[in-house]
Amino acid sequence: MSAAIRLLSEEQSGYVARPRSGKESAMFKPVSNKIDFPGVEKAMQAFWTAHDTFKKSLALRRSAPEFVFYDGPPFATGLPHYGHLLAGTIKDIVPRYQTMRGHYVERRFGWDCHGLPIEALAQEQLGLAGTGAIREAGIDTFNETCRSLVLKYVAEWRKTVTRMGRWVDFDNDYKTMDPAFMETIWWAFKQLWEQGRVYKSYRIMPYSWKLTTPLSNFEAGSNYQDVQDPAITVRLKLKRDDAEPWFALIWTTTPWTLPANLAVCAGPDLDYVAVRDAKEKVIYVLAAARLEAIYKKKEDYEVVAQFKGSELAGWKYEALFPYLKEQPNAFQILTDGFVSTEDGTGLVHMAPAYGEDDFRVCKAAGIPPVDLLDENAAFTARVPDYAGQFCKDADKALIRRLKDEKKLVHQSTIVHSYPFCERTDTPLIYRAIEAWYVKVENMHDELCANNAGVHWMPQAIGEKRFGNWLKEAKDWNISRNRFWGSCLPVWVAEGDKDDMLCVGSIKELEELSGEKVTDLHKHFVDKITIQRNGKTYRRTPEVLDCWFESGSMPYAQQHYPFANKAHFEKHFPADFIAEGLDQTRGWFYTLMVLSTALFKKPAFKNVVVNGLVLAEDGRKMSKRLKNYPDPTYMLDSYGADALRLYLINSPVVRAEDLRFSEEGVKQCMRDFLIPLWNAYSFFVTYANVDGWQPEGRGQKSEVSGQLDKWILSSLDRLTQEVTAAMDDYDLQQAVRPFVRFIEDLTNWYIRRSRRRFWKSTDDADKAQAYATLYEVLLTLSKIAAPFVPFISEEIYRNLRTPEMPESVHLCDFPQADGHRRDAALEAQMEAVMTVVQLGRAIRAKHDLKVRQPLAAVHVVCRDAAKLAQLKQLEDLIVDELNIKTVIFNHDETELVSLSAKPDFKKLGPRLGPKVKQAAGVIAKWDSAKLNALLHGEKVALELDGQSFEISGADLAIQRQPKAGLAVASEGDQVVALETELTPALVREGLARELVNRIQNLRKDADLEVTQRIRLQIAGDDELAATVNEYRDFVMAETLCTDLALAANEAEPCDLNGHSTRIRLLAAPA
RNA sequence: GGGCGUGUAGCUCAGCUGGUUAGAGCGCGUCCCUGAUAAGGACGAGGUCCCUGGUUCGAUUCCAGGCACGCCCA
Repeated sequence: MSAAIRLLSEEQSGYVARPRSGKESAMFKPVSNKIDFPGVEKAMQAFWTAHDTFKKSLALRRSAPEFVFYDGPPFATGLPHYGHLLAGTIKDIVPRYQTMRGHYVERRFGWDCHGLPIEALAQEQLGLAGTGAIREAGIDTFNETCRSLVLKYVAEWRKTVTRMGRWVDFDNDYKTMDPAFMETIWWAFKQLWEQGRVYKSYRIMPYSWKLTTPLSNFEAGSNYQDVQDPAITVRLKLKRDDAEPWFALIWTTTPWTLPANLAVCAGPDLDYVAVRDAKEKVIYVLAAARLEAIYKKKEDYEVVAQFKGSELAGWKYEALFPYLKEQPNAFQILTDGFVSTEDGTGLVHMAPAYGEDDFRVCKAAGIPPVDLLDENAAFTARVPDYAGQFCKDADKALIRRLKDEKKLVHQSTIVHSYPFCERTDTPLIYRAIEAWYVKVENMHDELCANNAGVHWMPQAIGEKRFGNWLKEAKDWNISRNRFWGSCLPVWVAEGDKDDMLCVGSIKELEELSGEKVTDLHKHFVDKITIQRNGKTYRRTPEVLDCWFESGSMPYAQQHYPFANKAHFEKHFPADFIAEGLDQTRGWFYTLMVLSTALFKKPAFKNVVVNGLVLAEDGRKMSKRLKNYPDPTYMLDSYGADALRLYLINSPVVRAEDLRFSEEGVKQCMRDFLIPLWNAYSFFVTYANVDGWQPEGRGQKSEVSGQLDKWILSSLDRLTQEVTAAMDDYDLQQAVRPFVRFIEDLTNWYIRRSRRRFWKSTDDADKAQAYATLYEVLLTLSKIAAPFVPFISEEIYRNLRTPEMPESVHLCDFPQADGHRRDAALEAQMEAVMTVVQLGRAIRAKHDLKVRQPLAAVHVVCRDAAKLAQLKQLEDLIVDELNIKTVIFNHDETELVSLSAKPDFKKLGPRLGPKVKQAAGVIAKWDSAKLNALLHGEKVALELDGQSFEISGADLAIQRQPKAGLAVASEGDQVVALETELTPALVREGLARELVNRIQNLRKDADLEVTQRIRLQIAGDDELAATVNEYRDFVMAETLCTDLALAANEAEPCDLNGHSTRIRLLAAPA
């Protein structure tokens, strides 16, 4: 067991470079290639806490240009799930990146404290079923319970958010229930009030007559019951001049709403008919699709006319009841798309006070709602015949009366599911409730103009989804008939509903009321009345939609304009926000509406929209179904870096759905974290062995080796790609290039350089390899820091020299100036990689393992320049393919046969429809002809009497390796191997096999890389001869000080068919 | 019902302004390599690019209509 290699022991958390046993010059903390990511992360977290690194990163940029970030406040009513972790990761990566790019990025955490989620929790805790129960228990008790519950999950959130590596200020957070925050809400409201944007209207809401209170839709949904209701068809006399009377047929399951009928609605595109009723001898109008439901037999009616619904518009009818005869615009047929023919008659009875569609359609036609019920849902004196009677109880009497007046056409009952009050089990009534609105419909142009200046990621959300929404934005209902929230700061005069006072600050309320104001919640401010000009003003009872508060956070978190005026103006709008797709109509919208109304500006310049995180089965994550792994488990098993990477490297950062999979997280570790760690561990291990130390800053020696230049060029490309993607807020594109780079680094640069690190006798070359890899890893840790803050910190902390910042997060992001980019070198290296890949493929096909040296490889390419480039890097090919010589040639004719087809992109436009015919001709051309073409000859192609001149550039050349040869090709590169084995080559192969076996034995014995060994080897004559011939080589490769050909008792092993015993003994150092 | 998005290998996803052999990783099979070992490489099998029409010499890509799923709204 290598004693030096233990990563996470307590005594090492101080990061003192400890010399390894006997190696006083060791510079870096020893690193194992075994790694426990969660363990490293916890150590880093402890380091950040101990050294206040987050605060330092802020202090460092204190006077730098600001990058403004707003945090969208979550409800602290449950534990964070993957959606929160995702949003949190995005909200961490961008500010970290911008900080490293030299900006000061303030990050305050925000909490959404008000609203139904909290109220629901409080109701549960207090055992209160509805608003009535809340009132009975006392709003003060209820609200104080809400207040205490808000903070219940704060600690848990803080723990998880911190564990994910997110740096955000929890101490200087903002809460929507802070008095300062709430006072700004009043200011904002009053701004809108003074702009004339606030108005009162009606909204159809579920109403519990037993509790005498409206409920939220949410509450109404919790108690559906199957009930039997009357279902009646009624005829309305149309005002026409025909000899026969015409009637419109309407259908309803709530007869008690008929006295409030003010209109009838038809579907404009539906087909309607007028039929003569055989029994009644009158004309009925109804939807054609409903004929069969109304009439059982064909002979019961006769169609006399047909209409489109749109033709019915404006037809007048006689009011069914006398109570509302004088209503303006009433008693006519309107049209609207909501009408269906699933039930009823296709003509919908409209009582605008009792139905959402009714209200909307009538409003558009200038018909105001008339509510005939009192607060107990009994008829008022406006309906003298039924005054005082509970509306539903009046159904029977109403039906009888309609029957008597010959207005009832059909009567039955229906069983349907109907919402009930969860507290009292009484049926709810949908009715018009007064509500407060903000006028948005006259702001469309401004909203769209402001949105046009916002950079959305992905773009389509801003243009389409959000843009369309803004174009058709409806007035915003901002009042809620609830308790725990910011209050509408409006006081209404008793007895004069139109005399209202809007209060815009605490001071204003104190002056108006003469009372000290300490808290702006309902249970405080409702007790405050205002006496003025002999009138008493009381606060309107509603609270504000909590979206009003989150939308106001840019100024409310600063208590603007009561404080921080200059600060706010400097921090508005935000440079960056991020939230989920579901916020399109939520936070994004309210931010935009309020900032447009108040400041004529958008509230944010850049926004990243993330999609939903679904369970692996494609369904929503469900605690009940347990169809996803617990976040804590994921963090404990794989760590935050892996989880962050997985979430970011997916389309979910572009508003698409992500099916969360544990395998995916593992994959991210394999593709990125493990190879990165291995590269780092490789470097540290050998640097310590060699006692290599980084030189001081600014003493970088000029790099001359091609391989070194190449990896540095690749590193520059990585920097450029990441920077470009991050500046575009495309996080997925920013992460993707890492995988390619890591692949290049580990599978090419390090593999090809390995011997330079541990066997090279050329000290300059070795030093250059160390310097290069050191710089690559150090720079890479900085580029990766925003994305994987833990592992990059661990790597950086070990590699840094004392004069460098103590944390990678205090560093500048690497410059993307590309001064070391060398595109030609990158292409050159790619060509070499292709040659090597082809060579390996040939070896595999001919069953020639790479350890078996071969005499020669032919590298053929007709492009002389490319061939010369390949020749420059001959050493790499020799080494990688284990070949004695490389023969470069530009004549491929002996190795491959050529065939061709048109380069459609070139010939398509020229030949048009004839390109297919040309393809047929070209396919028949042989190698000789194509060869001539490639040498610049031109051929005239006759097609339907037309002649086209074809050159080599117009063709796509395909190469077929000739049969019987060890040849492979890709593009214009052709590679051939000489596969004949000479006895000398076979012996060399055997020697390498022997070395390999010994290395494995070293490894099995857990020897340190520098441990010297002694060897006893026994085998046949051939093996003995090989050992003697390659003695020096074998000893050097395996750090052997004494190699004896001697019988021994080791387990025999097979080396290329030679049974061999190898005994390995540790030698003194 | 409306708006928007998504639909490509068993799975997760790339695929730029249209170009004829549609890619990667995982998984699967065969083989190889290994002092990078929670690895690595090569090769192979696996696709009606959701469907139907249209535009075009040519459509996974553009257009229209439909289907499925998701989000928001009604």
